[in-house]
Amino acid sequence: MGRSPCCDKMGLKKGPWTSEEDQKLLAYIEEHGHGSWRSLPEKAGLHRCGKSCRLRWTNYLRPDIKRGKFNLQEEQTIIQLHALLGNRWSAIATHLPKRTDNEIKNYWNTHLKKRLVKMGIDPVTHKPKNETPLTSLGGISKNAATLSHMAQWESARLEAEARLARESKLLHYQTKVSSSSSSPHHHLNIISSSDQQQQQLESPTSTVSFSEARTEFVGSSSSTCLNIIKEAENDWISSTIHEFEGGVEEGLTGLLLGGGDSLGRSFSADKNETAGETSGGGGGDCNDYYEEDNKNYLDSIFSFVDPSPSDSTPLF
DNA sequence: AATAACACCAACCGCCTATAT
DNA sequence: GATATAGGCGGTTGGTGTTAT
Repeated sequence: MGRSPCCDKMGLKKGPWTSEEDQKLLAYIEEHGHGSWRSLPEKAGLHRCGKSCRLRWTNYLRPDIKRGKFNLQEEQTIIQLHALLGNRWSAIATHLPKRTDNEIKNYWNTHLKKRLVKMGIDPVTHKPKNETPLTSLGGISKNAATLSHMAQWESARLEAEARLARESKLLHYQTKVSSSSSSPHHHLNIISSSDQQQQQLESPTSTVSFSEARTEFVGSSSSTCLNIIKEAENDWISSTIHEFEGGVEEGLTGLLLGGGDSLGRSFSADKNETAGETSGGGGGDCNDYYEEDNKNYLDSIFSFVDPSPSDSTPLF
């Protein structure tokens, strides 16, 4: 089955957009809104398919898009969210205002992924690779394996804690709903309008899916419940990131900023916007450096999964 | 100066989900 | 309930600019 491509009509233009096309699209949307993307091209006088117009708008022409280099904060957030969410770019984009999922995806693939690989970190699992030159040097391989193991336990624990937090939060929202049940529309309006507005501001695309919580609401499901879940979900991610950032400041940040060469350059360049573009392999085959990287990376992950200083068996 | 190799990123493609009919 | 359609998402590609040889 499947769908036929939306651009299968003959004569529709493909490839890079000209400034004239951009102007047409911008002018039309500014005046009429995009409405149905399917019918937009014809109305706007464009020989493009609707899909292409939508992409051009969401990834390039929207006025609230921030372009250019990612700053340190954004890079950290991407790495942290990727560790949490995987390749769910639209969900990640939700937490990076003014950045598009496409841009984040590209940045991850061209910059961040490579950095992690260089550090001996698997960019998919965010765990140290087993037999990298780094660990096989004999320096920290044993430690890394132990740490990796502990990280798995810690992340499992984190997940459980997060679930509890979410559940209690959902309960809280549920109470809110029932307490305002005399005027359900009022509550619905508050949540849906503000939430939608925020989503529109933050990202044109979807939010994180939250299957566990969602299934709990199946049966009593309503748009109110879904909005509540979305809100709780976003809160949870935001607070998780916040905790991560607290712990990461000395770990990952220290690593990225202080570590020297390829990593540090990019970040300091971002801060000062003076240095040239990073040049990939720039000079750093220093094994000590990578070992230190790896340790710091793990450090940061542990800081994330176990941010509270009080509750702790020391990890090292 | 020529050109090969690499890096970057805009745009496309195919699949999935939600919604309408 | 089945089918068609639109919108959205993530993976991938291809053009272009930059750097290295």
